[in-house]
Amino acid sequence: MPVSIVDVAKHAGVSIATVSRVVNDTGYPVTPALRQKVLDSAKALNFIPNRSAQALRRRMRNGIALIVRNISDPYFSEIERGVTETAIKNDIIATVFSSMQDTEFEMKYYQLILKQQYDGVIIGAGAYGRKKSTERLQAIVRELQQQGCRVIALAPQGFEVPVISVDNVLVGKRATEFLISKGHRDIAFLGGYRDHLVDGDRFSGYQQALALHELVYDSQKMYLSDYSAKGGYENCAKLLDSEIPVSAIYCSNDHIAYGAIKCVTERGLKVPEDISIVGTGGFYSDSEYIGGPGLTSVHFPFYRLGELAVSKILGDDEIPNDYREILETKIVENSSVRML
Amino acid sequence: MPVSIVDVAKHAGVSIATVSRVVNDTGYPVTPALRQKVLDSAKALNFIPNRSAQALRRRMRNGIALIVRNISDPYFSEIERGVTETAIKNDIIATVFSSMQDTEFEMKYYQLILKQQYDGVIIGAGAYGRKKSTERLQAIVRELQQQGCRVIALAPQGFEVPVISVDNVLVGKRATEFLISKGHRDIAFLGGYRDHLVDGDRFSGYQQALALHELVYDSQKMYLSDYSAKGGYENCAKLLDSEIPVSAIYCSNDHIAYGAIKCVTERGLKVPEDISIVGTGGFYSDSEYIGGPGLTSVHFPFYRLGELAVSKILGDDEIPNDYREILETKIVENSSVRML
DNA sequence: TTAAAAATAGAAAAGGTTTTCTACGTTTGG
DNA sequence: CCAAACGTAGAAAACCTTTTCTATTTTTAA
Repeated sequence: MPVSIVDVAKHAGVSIATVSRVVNDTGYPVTPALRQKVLDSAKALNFIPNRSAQALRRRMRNGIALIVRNISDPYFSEIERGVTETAIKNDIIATVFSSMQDTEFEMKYYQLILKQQYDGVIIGAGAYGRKKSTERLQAIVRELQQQGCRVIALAPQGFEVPVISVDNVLVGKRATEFLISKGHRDIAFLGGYRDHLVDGDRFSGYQQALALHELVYDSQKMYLSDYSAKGGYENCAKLLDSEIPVSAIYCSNDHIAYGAIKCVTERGLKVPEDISIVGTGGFYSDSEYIGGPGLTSVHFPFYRLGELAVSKILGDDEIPNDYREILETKIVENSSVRML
Repeated sequence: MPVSIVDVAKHAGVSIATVSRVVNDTGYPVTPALRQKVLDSAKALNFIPNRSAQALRRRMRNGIALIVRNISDPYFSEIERGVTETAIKNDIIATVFSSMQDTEFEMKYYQLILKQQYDGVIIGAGAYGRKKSTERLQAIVRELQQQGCRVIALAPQGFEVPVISVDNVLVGKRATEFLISKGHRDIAFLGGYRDHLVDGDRFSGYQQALALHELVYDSQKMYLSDYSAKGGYENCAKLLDSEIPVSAIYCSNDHIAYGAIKCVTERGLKVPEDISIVGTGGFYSDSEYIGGPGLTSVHFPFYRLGELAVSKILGDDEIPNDYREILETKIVENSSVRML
């Protein structure tokens, strides 16, 4: 049913080689007259070159795959924007896979991706990243690489793979030091998954900052959950219930921070008057227009991460497995922190 | 470089036809012994069938494309989840295109999509939907359909195209009637784009509800913006500044509602004690854990919309252009509305 | 004006599958 | 024991392009 290049060739009374040359304007030039005839025929027949045949002959691969933990999480959707928009600019298509934290789903994705023969695969921060899944992921990554597919992780994965990321230790450290600089000494930490590498890094940074300023780390001021506002809310409740004195909370993720704000507020306390809160990520661009005080947070260059990953994949140079590119983050002050 | 079916055939000492039959287990069966030999060879050589060649021979198309206005908007990310997950379940790949409200970008997408030869294209609510872009979109849709590509819109588009959606008039009507049933008589409307069809529908529903209960519609209680929390915030400010008495606000989108809550709260008023607010959409599953009161909102079956669209595209029956499937919405009560 | 060089277009191969068709060998029924 | 039916595997065609190679025509230079 679909019209092929031979239909066009017949219609225009030329060879298929000529048609190909005209529609791609490639190879040596075609006489203007013929050229026009071909163009007319193509238009008349509404010819669209068959993608698969093109891909086969040109030895093309299938673009870029991005794997994230949860497509609905603004944390990842900014990355996704960076990836898809940059891909499109290069006339390449990016496909997004969202694992929904479901390992079975994720494995199914990887099997599919292996079969799809992508130019590159971008492992969004946290797609895996938990220690126990590391070996499985590593095996898959090696297979992809063997296949000629470029892999880039947006967070350290616990094995050698090219990484474009931020320095999460520094993130935790700076956020905590920011609070310290505002006079806070009793600073709690509300984090995410226990075995999540990046979260561990932020926590290390938090501890380093405390140590650097001769504050003692108190494990009772540390609670972990699942990066959700609900988790932040509940852990903050536990923290406040414990009645351990706290004047500030560093949250390793903005969702957690929002949950904490809600919890604090509900108890009749105010942010930042009674408790200061710093988040991590800086998504919710509308932050200051959403209930509660605008959140002070360590902003990540999500879009840029995605953009860079694509450029790297599409670039000419090989990407060694020890490739590291670390982007800057910055604390954007809003109204959830006060000077003590 | 990549290992092909002929390599496997040679390695196993059989014909390529046999290899193909084994790896796909299709056609008549192959002797167990041979079969095993082929399987072993394929494994040993790490054979992965070339996607493009398969696609060419099998006359496959390239899966499903979903076009949304903004990938980072939770409104669309739930749809995206429904689409991509359902697609994967059917061993098909869905690709998401986010126009970022940029018409030029959007046109580039459509050109690309036209070339990609998808099985189906899903037009996410509002990808276009503005009146003035309608004809351009219509032309593209017709071209896609001619190409054998199935098109489904998740919102009315102003021309004949299969639609799976909700009844937006009913949405606006029910939300307003809900407020009326709580004793409110002075109800404002904060909406989105002026020329956005679905928003117009919700507004009609709002007006219908007023009329039905013999309340007069006052155009000074109606403000439009761009579906953002910021827009909601600013319009709510205008509304309150106007000092027109209002006890409740219906917002045609949850972002707007959050902005409105923020604005009300900042002025020392309380939601719902002083002003009740109803939103539309029901995204932000974490709503009740984010600052401000949990939002009462008309929940849309976003996931289901995406899921259904994919099923329909992958189904056997033809989809006539007057196909309509309208899903139910429901008001989920939270704590942003009080009984007057 | 003719030989050589350059420009242009067609023929055909190649890319890697799937699948039909054909051939061969084995079984079954008379 | 032979013919027919069946089961299995290989050969080859088909899917649609792109691109190399070849042939032809046109231009250039002598």
